[in-house]
Amino acid sequence: MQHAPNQLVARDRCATCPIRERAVCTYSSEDEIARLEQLKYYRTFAPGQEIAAAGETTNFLGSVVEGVVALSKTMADGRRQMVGLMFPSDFIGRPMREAPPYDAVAVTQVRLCMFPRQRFEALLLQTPSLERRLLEMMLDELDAARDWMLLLGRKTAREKIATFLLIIARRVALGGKRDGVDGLEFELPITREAMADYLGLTIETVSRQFTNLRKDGVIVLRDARHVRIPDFAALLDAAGEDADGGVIA
Amino acid sequence: MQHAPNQLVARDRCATCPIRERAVCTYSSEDEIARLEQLKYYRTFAPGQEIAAAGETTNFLGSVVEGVVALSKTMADGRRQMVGLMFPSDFIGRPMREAPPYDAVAVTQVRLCMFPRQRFEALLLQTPSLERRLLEMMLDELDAARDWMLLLGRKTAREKIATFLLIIARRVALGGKRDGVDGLEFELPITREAMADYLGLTIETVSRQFTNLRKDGVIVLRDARHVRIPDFAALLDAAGEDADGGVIA
DNA sequence: GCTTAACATTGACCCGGATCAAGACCTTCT
DNA sequence: AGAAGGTCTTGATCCGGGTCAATGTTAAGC
Repeated sequence: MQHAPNQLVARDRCATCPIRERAVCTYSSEDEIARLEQLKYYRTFAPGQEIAAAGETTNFLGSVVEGVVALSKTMADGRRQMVGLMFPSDFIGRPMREAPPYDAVAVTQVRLCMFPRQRFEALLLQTPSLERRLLEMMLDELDAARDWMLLLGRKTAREKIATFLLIIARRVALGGKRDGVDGLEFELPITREAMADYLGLTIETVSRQFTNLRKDGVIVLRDARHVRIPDFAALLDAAGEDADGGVIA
Repeated sequence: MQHAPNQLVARDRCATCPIRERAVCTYSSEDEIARLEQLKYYRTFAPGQEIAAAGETTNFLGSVVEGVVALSKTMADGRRQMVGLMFPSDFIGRPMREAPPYDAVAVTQVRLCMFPRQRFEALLLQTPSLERRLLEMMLDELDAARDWMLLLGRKTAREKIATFLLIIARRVALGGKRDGVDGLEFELPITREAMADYLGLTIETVSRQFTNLRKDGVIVLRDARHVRIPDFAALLDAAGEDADGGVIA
């Protein structure tokens, strides 16, 4: 880190915040932002570091500014299922409840814009613009969770991998790092193990399906973490999506 | 039906509404209720009847008053996954979006308290108490969806069935129909096929696991639709839950 | 350079749940 | 009563993905 934790630098001001237009504060007015600015603080987490633990009182809520956070549930015998993958602007934490029902772990280097839980919840009650945006975001997450239920319950391993790649591809495209005309290339933010946890598979099956998709020409692997999509339609097809998905193409 | 659709009867008044204390209107004041009362209308649906279709503009939102509604997604080739099972007081519809991303179908005879979508959304913007309750309900649904992701991704067929029975048992217990000390008995609100869609299984596997649980004494079947739980702890165990779940026991 | 450890791939084999097929049970209709 | 159709159960077989095990790859540390 290049500066003391509480020292303000340019990127710490909400006005220049990279997620100002998409995070929970999107609809907040100038003076609402001012109030949030008093409350907020930043913290960074190293890859693998725990951000919050299931069932344990958590005294903050906040937004992902940089990096990727995994939410997951673990059964008594160790079986684990990831239930959310949070990217910049996503909101972390369970308002109106002391403890989250899942673990939150930093997958990459993560930077969080955090608020003390109780004070944020109090502010929420007085600030309809915050509440509205939060409702909107939770509705989107609920939709995403339901898409994921379809994937977990009904898709084949191959379709699961393809769908995952689609989601990452779209995230990347939104992030503006769009490549040349002839294909989208991006880095996978998570390990094979994390993918397996996310997709309800084992590491081995994940690996095998990567190999299959590569052999079939749906993806090109520069190395294990760098994927290129030469033909987006082929990926859509492999994912078992009705070819609605012009989101990028 | 015993009365004309728009004729007010006792059960149509919000004050005596069976879900007044749990639905989206829970936090609404007397005059907010009055406004809702002007907007609302009731409709009943027969088992199997479609309430809303994925991707099609839907001009209402509302609460389940009686009966059970299934939300599900279907892939192009017919594979189907249920993504929600809605009971009385649950909220149906996707605020802030024209069309829902899933189908909604009446599973039993259903009675809905409905609001015209646009007028409800307008009211929502002016009524923090509605918005707060809706946020709370969506957060709960998100938690439930994530529990379901764990089930779909990691549980065995036997655990899936046991978990489903647990959920129904808890719903029933909340509904107050608690039985004698030596066991809880209830009626399954949905067919084997709907269970299969919910649990990411086939009908045959559902049927076989019912048989297994019966042979193991975890459940007693009066007939295919009536289940008795002689030993709640055994069911908890079969569901693979950490024995937290004192919710009933 | 070598060692170590995390991450990833590949192969051999197995098993849980899907598929295919038959039949039982229960309403409702004629 | 008999027929018809929906629902559920059971059996035989198959296969996708899990499990177990070995090997390859990469980067960090000494």
